[in-house]
Amino acid sequence: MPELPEAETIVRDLQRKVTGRTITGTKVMHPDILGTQLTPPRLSRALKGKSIQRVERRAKKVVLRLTDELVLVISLGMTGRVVASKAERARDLRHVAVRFDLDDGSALLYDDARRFGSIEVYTTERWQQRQTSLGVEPLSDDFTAERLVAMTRTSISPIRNWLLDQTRVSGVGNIYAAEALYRAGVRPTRRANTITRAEAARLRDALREVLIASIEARGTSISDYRDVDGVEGGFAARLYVYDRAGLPCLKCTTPIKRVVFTNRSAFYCPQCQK
DNA sequence: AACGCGCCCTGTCCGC
DNA sequence: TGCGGACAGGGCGCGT
Repeated sequence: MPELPEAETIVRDLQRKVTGRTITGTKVMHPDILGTQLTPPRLSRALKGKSIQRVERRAKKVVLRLTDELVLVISLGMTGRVVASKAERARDLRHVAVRFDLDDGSALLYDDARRFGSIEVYTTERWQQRQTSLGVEPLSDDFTAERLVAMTRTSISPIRNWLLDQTRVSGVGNIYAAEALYRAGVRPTRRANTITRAEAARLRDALREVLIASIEARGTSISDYRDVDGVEGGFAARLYVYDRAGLPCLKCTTPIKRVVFTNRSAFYCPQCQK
């Protein structure tokens, strides 16, 4: 579920709420969301007494920088939520997998119905190493049209699949791939290496615009996504194509198409996207 | 090497 | 009301 804007929304809230807090305890209800090698006692031992120095985002991941060069990385999978225990809506959480107790008496809850998410602990060095397999951040200055063109030349994959591959551009998922391709006027089925320079320039701009607009709206809540206070994001109302199969295109009224490939739905306007 | 598939797991919705 | 199937913001490991 959560893509870059949802992770970014969670991170910004956590920066305010938990920066400077110390982890006093960890309770694991569903050990299967821990990374391989990591067991509940190991997690507990690693985190106890560590303070949260900074909260960052990398791709779709929530990254907590702790004292002693430790990095706590939360991948949200499809249904992962990070919710403050104080949030009134915390009562709605029916699938809490891990609870992090903090020194102010509050707690952070990781809730995940499908348990596709994961929680991992790295040293700063190992996290640095791990990040090398994640592609360029689409909101960074490094993400230029030139670079996008160069990266797509060697790929015969449909551009939608290409965008979902986190090793080239990171943070884009199925919703924002669909929305950016709509805004850029490019069909999701187009082979990456057939994207023209002009299309790549539009796609680069569209990706940044849609990601920024969604961050401003605090993310997209189709069904599961909630912020740290348990509140839905507002961007679902601003989607042009995602989850709008059969509904009229908001620019030309042509019915939006849904096609399935690589086991995932893609949505597009057959009139506006070529 | 790059690509697509199957699978991980639970919940919801829709047709019968 | 129950039941089966399709589907869901992700990503890993595998075979080709």
